[in-house]
Amino acid sequence: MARISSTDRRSALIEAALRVIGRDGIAAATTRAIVAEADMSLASFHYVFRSRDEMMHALVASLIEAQTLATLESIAESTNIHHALRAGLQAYFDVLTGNPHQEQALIELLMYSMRADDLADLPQVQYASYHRAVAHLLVTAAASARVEWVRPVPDIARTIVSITDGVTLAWLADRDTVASGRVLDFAAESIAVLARPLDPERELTP
Amino acid sequence: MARISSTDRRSALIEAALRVIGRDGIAAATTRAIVAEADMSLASFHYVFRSRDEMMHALVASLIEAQTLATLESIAESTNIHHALRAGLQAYFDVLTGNPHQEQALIELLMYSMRADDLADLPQVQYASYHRAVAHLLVTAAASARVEWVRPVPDIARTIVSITDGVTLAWLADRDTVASGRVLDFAAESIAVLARPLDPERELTP
DNA sequence: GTCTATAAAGTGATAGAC
DNA sequence: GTCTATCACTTTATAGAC
Repeated sequence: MARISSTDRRSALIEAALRVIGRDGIAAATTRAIVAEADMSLASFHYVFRSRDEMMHALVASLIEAQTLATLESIAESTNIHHALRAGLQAYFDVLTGNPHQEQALIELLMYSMRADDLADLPQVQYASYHRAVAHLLVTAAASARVEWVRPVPDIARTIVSITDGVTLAWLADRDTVASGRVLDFAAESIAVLARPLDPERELTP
Repeated sequence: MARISSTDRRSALIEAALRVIGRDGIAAATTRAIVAEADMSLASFHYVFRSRDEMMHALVASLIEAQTLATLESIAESTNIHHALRAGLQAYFDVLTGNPHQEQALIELLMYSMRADDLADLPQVQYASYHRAVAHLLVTAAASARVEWVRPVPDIARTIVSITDGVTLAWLADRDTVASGRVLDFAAESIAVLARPLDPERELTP
């Protein structure tokens, strides 16, 4: 086998592990399954990772860093805050329905992190990152639509993250896309109510 | 050891398994860990369960049956629909914060069921049960408060389940009780807007 | 650096004594 | 029925040849 740099091997193994977890679940992500997915020998695994736990730690850490929530970016484009919210939620939902295994893997890894002693603080970091990213999108969207939020932005951001998480769990369970869409409809409407126009006269000319 | 009936052993092992999963996670719920928790021998396990998978199946099935969502019962008592909703959500949240391990175990078992071939239909059954239970509570609460819902009750029920699930995941991650409470505040307010008084004059005398 | 081979521990499941 | 002892297998991790 060709010589591969240690860092390349690390990322190749992490990506392989994520694929295995997405396909077969975290319980099936044994070192053997991961090296088979990455087409490496078992010894190569332990050449770059001291243990399976160390690899899982690196996997969770890399996911947090990669989480840019780019799927919600479309929220910032519209001049109508309700439409912007609905479009942003739909963009996330499309990613979920298009790649359910990945979202399932993220939830399994989240639950795994909560159990692992040396990863116990990562869920908190992860959610702080989610909340911050959504809060930033809310501020951007409000500026585009020329509105202001009548509730603290962090509270609205947490609400949005909670709704997307809840919709995700329910959809993964019953795959009812239509019903999930109606929940997102209601969420967008309810949150749009929290936006007050900056130019009062605009309110009268919809 | 005294002779224990087969059915007693079954329930004792299922309860022990739930405790182990709550305490140490589903990955730690080996047959040995479970029989140790139940203070039985390994052979006793296989005397009442053909396999570990069969026990997990029985565990998930018993949880679905036991899920009466009794925690939300307080929703039905108030004559003010907003207060009733907020109290019901708080009742669920109190159960979560008082026993986080159990909710964590339920989510892990949900994700486990999604992966297991012969359990793949259980998540759908489980969520149908959740939605039906909450829908029933919504009807009861509306009758008590003398209001009617201006949206289909199943849609509102699914929204409530999604919100509680999302709040659960976020709270398990960062344990921010105050912020989670504000999400529940907003949820109760938003859903209360969907209730229209049956006696119009009552609206004018709050 | 990368491999094969194997060690050491843990797993689900079973046989057979009582 | 219940137990101890053990099988057959899988897992993580490592040793040592190349």
